[in-house]
Amino acid sequence: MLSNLTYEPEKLDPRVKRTRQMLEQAFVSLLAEKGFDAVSVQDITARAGVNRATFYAHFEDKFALLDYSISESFREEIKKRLLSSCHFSMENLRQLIVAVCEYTHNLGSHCVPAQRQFEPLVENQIKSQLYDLILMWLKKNENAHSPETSATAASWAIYGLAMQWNREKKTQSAEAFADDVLPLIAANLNLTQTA
Amino acid sequence: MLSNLTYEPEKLDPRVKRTRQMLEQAFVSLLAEKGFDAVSVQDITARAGVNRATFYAHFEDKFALLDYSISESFREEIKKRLLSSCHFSMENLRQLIVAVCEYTHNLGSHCVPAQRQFEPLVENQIKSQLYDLILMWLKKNENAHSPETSATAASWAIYGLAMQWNREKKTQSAEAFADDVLPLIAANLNLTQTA
DNA sequence: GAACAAATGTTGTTTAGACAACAAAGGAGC
DNA sequence: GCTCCTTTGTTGTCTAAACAACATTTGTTC
Repeated sequence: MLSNLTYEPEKLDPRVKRTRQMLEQAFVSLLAEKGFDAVSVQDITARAGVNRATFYAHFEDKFALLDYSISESFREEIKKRLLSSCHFSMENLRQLIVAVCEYTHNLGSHCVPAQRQFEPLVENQIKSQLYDLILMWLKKNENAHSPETSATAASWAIYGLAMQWNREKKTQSAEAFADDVLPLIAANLNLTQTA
Repeated sequence: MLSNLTYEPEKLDPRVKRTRQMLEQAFVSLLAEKGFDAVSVQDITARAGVNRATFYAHFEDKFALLDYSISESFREEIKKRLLSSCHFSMENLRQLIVAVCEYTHNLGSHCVPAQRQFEPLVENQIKSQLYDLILMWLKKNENAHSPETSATAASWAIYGLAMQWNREKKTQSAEAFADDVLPLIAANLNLTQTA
């Protein structure tokens, strides 16, 4: 699994950050109003107050922006829950599982109507971010034999479990579910808690 | 009275508009938190997410930004009330009077604590904008002998009346007050209603 | 008053965004 | 089919903003 996401601070030109944020905001609001097919690049740039040429400097097309938006919104979901994502702890792992459950749950209900077609995108983004984060944790401990293998397994497992929880949703809360499966995931990682 | 304000659409570089807006927003929020003397240019630029050098490209110092903020907030107050400010009507004149009353009233109550020292700034900005707007109205009608003279008189009169209303505030609403003094101001202008 | 820190202005260089203009690719209606 | 119109990408030029570096001022502490 390729990692196109970095978890460093990524301090980049404020203008770039601003432009992407404005494009993303404009996009999601238009998405809610008209649906993906009906929004044009011109709509987006007009609402964002950004030149159309600038759009293409950042994104290939509106699909790329959709991908970026998914990525950012899930990243936000994680940031909300993990106090400090930069190191491993059982609580962080637990919250990570909850984050995936809640995020996918909210997607299904209120966020995007007719988003069935985008589920593969969402799945890839989530697993990719899980992989990056977990790999970073593993690399800070030296007791893992093959961090990449463990990270892949864990990211797939977490996503799969979250999907299962979504299907049989009413039985328990995301937190309770996370408590149940936490030992299973933790065993894969073979990590000693440092904090 | 010099006119440093134009009432044309003023379509200028979106980046400039954005930057000034961000600086203004950052400034007013800091103003509410700390008060004018306690906020530094660095504070403002930091919160706005703008480089400090960029600040000086737009404003002489924080006093100039204060002046600009006053100007913009009053401009906003006008825009809220006048349906189309570009031509004269009795209703527009009435709403203009109301705007001055309400704006100065709100300044006194909730907006800026310890703003007594800035009242001359506010007065100048308001009169200047009134002058510009009224002068534009007068110039579109040809029946005014000396538009500049009339505009000066009217702008001073309106501001003075608004001050009086503020002092004896409880007696009547701004709207009722505007109705009372409207004929007085209108007489100065000598305008025939076109709309 | 010396010493230090923080805020202020200013400058030169680099980068991102605005803008206009263009060719080209759909789409709708006739 | 054809026309008309909108959207899409792309390009080159110009302007605004970012950034670092600097000297200067202000203010505080000892």
